[in-house]
Amino acid sequence: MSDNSIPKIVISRLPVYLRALSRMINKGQLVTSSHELGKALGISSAQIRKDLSHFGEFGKQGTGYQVEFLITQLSQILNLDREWEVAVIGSGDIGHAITRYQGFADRGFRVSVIFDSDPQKVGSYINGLEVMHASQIVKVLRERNIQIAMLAIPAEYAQKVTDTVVDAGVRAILSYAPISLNVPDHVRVSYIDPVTHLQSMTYYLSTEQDLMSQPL
Amino acid sequence: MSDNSIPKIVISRLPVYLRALSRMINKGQLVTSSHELGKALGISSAQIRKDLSHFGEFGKQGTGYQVEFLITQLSQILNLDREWEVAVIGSGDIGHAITRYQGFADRGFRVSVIFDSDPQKVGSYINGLEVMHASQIVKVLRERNIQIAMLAIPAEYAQKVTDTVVDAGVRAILSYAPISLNVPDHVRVSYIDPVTHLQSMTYYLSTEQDLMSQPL
DNA sequence: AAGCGTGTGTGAAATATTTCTCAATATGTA
DNA sequence: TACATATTGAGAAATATTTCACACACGCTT
Repeated sequence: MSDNSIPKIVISRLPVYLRALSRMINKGQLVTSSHELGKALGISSAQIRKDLSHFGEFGKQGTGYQVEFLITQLSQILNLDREWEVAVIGSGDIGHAITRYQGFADRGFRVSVIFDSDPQKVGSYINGLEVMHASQIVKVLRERNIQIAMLAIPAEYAQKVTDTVVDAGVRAILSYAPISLNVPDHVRVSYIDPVTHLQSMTYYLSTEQDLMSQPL
Repeated sequence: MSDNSIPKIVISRLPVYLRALSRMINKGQLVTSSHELGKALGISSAQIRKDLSHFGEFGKQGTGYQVEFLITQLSQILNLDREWEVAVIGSGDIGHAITRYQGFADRGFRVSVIFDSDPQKVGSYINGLEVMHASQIVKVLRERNIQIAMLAIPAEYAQKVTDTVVDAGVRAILSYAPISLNVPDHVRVSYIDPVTHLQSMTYYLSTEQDLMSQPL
């Protein structure tokens, strides 16, 4: 059933399914089931089936799913049957780690250009890539038609740099800066801020009060 | 109204509110409103008010919220009115970047110990911290009563190391390894996998087909 | 070829989450 | 003081998301 519009939360789970399926294939596993996949991921089998049903019928009753086939399908759905070029902005510790991270190349993305505004860093090489000056962002991104940028810069500069990369044609931004960004409707933004994760978890830590032990 | 149990999704937004409020204070802003905060974060004012109403009445009708007061309240709710010690496992690029990241210290967390199993790295210093051997994890974490661990290790080792830190008493894990972890009920896990973010966004990129242009 | 165990896809029901509204209250101004 | 404007907190309504439950189908065994 091609639905009018798939819930965003469903889309956000597909990469997680893909990740688990890839592990299965690497272990030589050819077939799986929604139950098994759900157990590995800590979610219900019904949810997995419902999620997949938005895009078609990929399983076989009584049997389950062919792992490789499902990977192919999910990759197509997510437009991962091509390689995406990514720009990294900022060559500090985070930009450095991102640029060298092998996990991108393995899963459809290639960091193909990195920028910094610090003259000390411009011209140096990270993972074989020369750090270019930030003033070149618009020119280079347009030339290479790069649509994805990762921001590894301080919060103070994040909005300004965002405006720049959007101007350069970027339509997806993954920001490591701890600040909410304003972008036009046609641009997607995701955030990675480890501190917000930690701060949510500490809510539950406290002094481990037993929630069941409340009087009455 | 103290509810029986606050939705997890509400808790996950509080750190984001806190982040925005901190920026306001730093700019000297003393008062804000749900409307203004929502605009800065791209969410509705009603949602912010509803979220906060789970914990009490922090605003004043007609006026809004005292920024500093709200920060204090949110910090208490999230148990951030203390400093949390964090252990980093893995001293590769990511572990390195995490350990040096200033953003933790500023927001309630202190990386106070780092481990690696590579003899080449054990004994070296990162940000003034000596890298300890992974075999010391249980001993050191128990001694210091550390309850939060960040995993910056390859996926293959992640489950084993998770079991180790859980054994050592850790109750919150932030994992950078691209794999879903199994933990006992009393342990919280958050994941940071930049690739899943990118893969969700590429769903929307495609060749920018206009969704309105479907025939019929 | 019939019976059994397994597992999908899906409508319906149950929950969860967000948005809508508006009475109540605060501030500023004339 | 009266009035205009702003903004909260919360019940109700609207949406969104998850879970339930089961008909249907596949593969294996006998």
